[in-house]
Amino acid sequence: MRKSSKSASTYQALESLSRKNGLMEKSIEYVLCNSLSSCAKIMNWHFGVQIHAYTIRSGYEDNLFLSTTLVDFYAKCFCIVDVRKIFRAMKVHDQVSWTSLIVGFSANKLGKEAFFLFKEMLGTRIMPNYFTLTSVVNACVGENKVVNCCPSLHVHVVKRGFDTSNFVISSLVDCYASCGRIDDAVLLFNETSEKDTVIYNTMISGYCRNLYSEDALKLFVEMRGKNMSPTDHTVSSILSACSRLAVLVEGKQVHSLVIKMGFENVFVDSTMIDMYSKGGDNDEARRVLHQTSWKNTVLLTSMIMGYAQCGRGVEALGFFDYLLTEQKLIPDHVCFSAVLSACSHAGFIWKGKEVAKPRPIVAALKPSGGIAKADTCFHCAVR
DNA sequence: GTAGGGTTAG
Repeated sequence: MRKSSKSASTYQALESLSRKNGLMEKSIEYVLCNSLSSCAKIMNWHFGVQIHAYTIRSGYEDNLFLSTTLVDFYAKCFCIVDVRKIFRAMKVHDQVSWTSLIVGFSANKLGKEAFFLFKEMLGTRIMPNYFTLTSVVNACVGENKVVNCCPSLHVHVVKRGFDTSNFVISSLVDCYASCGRIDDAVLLFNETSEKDTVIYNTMISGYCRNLYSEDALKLFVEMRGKNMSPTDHTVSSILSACSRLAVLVEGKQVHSLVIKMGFENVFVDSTMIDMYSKGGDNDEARRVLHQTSWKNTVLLTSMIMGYAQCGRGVEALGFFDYLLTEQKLIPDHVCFSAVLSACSHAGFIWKGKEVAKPRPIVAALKPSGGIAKADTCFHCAVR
């Protein structure tokens, strides 16, 4: 545990608060639990570890509520080693602590491990509830290397009677679709009687993910026919489908809907720019980019791709320069691919060679949203 | 009065 003056003062403040107010033992537990939970939400590791230290010193180490909150806290701060340590040191577990552990591993992108922890849980006397099942199914989204994880979890969902919970079902639809089992996802979606907006969104995104763009559009029409209001999730997926199909007319209709509904979201703007770029309307894509307050690598890569595909290499490279020098973003592999494609289409061989030349990363550059790893990323300045 | 769960971008 690292020490800092700020953390030490937190610890002293806790002791002083406890003494001054003469807090009852039960009240201290509540205070510690709530404080830890707040630290987890804002990912304040420094305050959280001091509360942890105070918990140990005050003899609350074996408190189930506090230990569970600690599991959640360390998971949200991406300290997975501590998550494991806290959980294994607990003398008693319950459904909530097991679920928190599974959620923690899932949030740390350890879906496969979360699945095996669920299997371990089944070997205990504590049975999963629908929170647990939603969490483990959600952890397995995209984990197609875990053989038959979706059907295996589906069996548990049905066996325990949670197949009426939309939370569980939407996760399962997403899990099937993300593992490439689109037919199973559709089957489950069709079997669900009370479909809400999230389940529709999940199925639409599942179709998009598996490149069934027309089916995504059809489902969107069905959703609208049922007077269900689309959300920012819906329009992001639909714009992505329009982009893949290069259907500008339909895309513009969705754009009107976005304005009418007042969506202000980076995903919506990103898919909108991509839709106009792939549809060949670079000027409209530029207008959307100009209006949006988000300027990240994904948005700018779409602009670069759009100009690249119609052979406007100068504009494409101009956006790459803007990304590097003005926005100080880190280009990732998709961005480099777009820039090289622009160089290729425009015949800028020497510039392409310059872009491909690796140079050490500049410390001041902002990360591109966790896509590129800093130690493997290179940048070059195209002037 | 304290802990855990679903859908979106290049």
